Amino acid sequence: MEPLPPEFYARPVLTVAPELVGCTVVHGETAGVIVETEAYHEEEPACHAYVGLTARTRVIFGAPGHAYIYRSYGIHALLNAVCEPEGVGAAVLIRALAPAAGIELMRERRGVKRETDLCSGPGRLTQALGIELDLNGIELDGEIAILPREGPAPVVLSTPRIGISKAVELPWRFSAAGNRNVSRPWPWRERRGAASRSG
DNA sequence: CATGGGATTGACT
DNA sequence: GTCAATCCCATGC
Repeated sequence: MEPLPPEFYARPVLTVAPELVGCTVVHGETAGVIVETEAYHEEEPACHAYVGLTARTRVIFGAPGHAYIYRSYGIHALLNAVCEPEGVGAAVLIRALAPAAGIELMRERRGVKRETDLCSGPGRLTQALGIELDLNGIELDGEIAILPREGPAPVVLSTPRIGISKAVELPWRFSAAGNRNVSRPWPWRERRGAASRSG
C-alpha cells in the first residue's frame, strides 16, 4: 500500500481532516487506524500558525504531507499532518487511533493493558508509536507514513475541538462514529445532529 | 534575559 | 470533580 501523496494534503484542511479518519498511521513495527482528528488553520486563533511565520511554525507553513510534531504541556509529543499549499499555515492534529499492529510493543511503551488506553489521545498515540520531536518536519511517506483507507468510508461526526481556549465554537473535530478508541466520549444528548458523511 | 501559557495526561479527592 | 508535571517558544522589557 502506497502512502497518501502530497496532493491529498494540499487541499483545504477542512476537507482533509475528516478524510484522514479511517487511514492508517505507521511507525516502525506499530500502526493504528485514525479514529479522531482536528483541523487547525492560520486564520483562527487556536492554531499555532495564527502568530505568523516563526521558528516554531515554520513546518506548518511548509510543504503539505509533512509531519508537524511539537511538545505539549512540556510532556507530550503531538502529531499533525501539514495541509494546504506551501505558504499556507494549516494542519490536522491526529488525536486518536485504533491499534492495528505492534500492540504488545505499544503496551510496553504505554505501561497499560487495555487496548482502548493505548492510543486514545494525542499524547498517548505518539508514546505508543514511539514518535518523538526529532521527527518534526519529515515527510509522511517514510519513517512515519499514512496509508489510505482500505474499506468503505466510515461515518464521521463533526463536533467542537478539545482542550483549547480560543475559537472553541468551531466544529473542527472529526471522529469515527461509535469507535471506542476516541479520546473523549461525550454525552449522547450532545451527539444528536452532529453526524455527517465523509469520504 | 524573564515570564507565562499551553492542541494533555494520570493521580488523587 | 481538582491539580501538578515539565519544556518549548513567543513575547516583552
